[in-house]
Amino acid sequence: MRILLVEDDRDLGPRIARALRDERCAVDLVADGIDAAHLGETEQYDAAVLDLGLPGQDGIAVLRAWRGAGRDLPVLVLTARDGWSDKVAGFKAGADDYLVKPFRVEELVMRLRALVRRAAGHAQPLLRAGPLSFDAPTGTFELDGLPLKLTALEWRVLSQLMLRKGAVIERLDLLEKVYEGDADTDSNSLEVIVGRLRKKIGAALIETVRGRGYRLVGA
Amino acid sequence: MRILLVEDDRDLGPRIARALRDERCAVDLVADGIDAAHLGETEQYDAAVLDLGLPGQDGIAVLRAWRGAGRDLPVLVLTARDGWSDKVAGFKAGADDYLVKPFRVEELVMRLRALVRRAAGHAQPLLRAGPLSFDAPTGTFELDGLPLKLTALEWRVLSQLMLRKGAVIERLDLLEKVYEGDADTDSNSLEVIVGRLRKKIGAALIETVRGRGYRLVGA
DNA sequence: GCTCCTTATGCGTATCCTGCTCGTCGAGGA
DNA sequence: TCCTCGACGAGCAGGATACGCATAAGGAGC
Repeated sequence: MRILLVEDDRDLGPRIARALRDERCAVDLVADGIDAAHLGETEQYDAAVLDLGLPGQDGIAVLRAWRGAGRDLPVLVLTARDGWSDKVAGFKAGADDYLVKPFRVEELVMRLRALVRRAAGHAQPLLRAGPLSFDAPTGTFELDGLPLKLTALEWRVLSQLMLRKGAVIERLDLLEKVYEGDADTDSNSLEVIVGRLRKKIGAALIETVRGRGYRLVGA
Repeated sequence: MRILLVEDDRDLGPRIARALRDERCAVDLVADGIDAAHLGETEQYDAAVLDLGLPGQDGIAVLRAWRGAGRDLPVLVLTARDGWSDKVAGFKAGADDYLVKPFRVEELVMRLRALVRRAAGHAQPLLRAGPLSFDAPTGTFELDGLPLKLTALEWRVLSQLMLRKGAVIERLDLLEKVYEGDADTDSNSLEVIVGRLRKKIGAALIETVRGRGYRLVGA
């Protein structure tokens, strides 16, 4: 899961980033509105967390820029002010959710997960694929009912596949979402991770689509 | 827009209903958990607003019942309690958003709008052409209802044709799209691919337009 | 120390292109 | 209308290639 975090507070930004990374997310943290607008338009993210009070460019303007460019990634907006007009402006510009500071980081994570789950077209908090189940709110996998222990990268790959079960996920998409920004295309690390995943959950579950990517077989 | 509103407060319920109707929503207001579970499972709504403190049946149980029945309508949960565990339980049961009483009705309306907007973005129809169907989100083809196995280049060609079904796709356009820029014009590789495709899906489906390109016959 | 991630190598195979011949289409003229 | 000729596309098969997998070794981080 790759998240774009736009937060200029030098204390809060890294704190959120750490919490998200603890939840196995790949996080790109930017403090500037210009960078945020650019990254959001060009890179592939599963969701964005956007602070409204930014230097350089207003958060709302950033959001408008994304939407204007046709980006429909889920956006969770943060604000220090509790102002009503702020919320109105945020939603009008296309925000999906809203959180007022101060907040519990756990709540942010939960809301983010709910957003991503919904954006993937799933309402069910529990996703299944054969013997595999994925609890979206907590982000835990189970295999045949037993907790499945995965490393961070394994988790990112498998959750991507799970969120779009049955769909072909392109190699490049996977690389972009799994690695933070710097995806190295000529490296076989993705194959190695997939290989280890297959060893853990059974080779049949992850299907290779030669020349394109991988697919989690539905069931 | 049709909304299911589950709220037992005799004052708040009608107030929310009125506000939603002012926004041109069709609102069904129920005060009882049993009715709520039943309506949510049988009727078609664009979204639901669900109060957690209900007589008869717990709100969480209602939500679980909907999700258990495969209902994936967006659900916004209301609660009087500000307890953290409440939120966790709500999200775990499959809620999409959460609002703590007291709140401004306008905020409820806006959050609901955001939910519906995002949920609506996923209705993408299946593309069909004769016995062939293409599911764009998952990127998979089916022939007579059976999954069709294609190589990377075959897939690119066929999806190009499918996305502009009925139109003539020029050779050069196809070459550009299939070979991403470095297309070799004096080579018959495209013909070879088309030939293999015809062998897989039936020769009649892809029509040759001499001197220009190919056309996927519509149906 | 351990776990985890990356890189490097070799190998088997699906996939793709080349180069060829043959069939077919269509324009132009009688 | 019919015929002829040139150009375009189809089909085939061989070999080259790139793709993905397994495995092991090297390092980084906790």
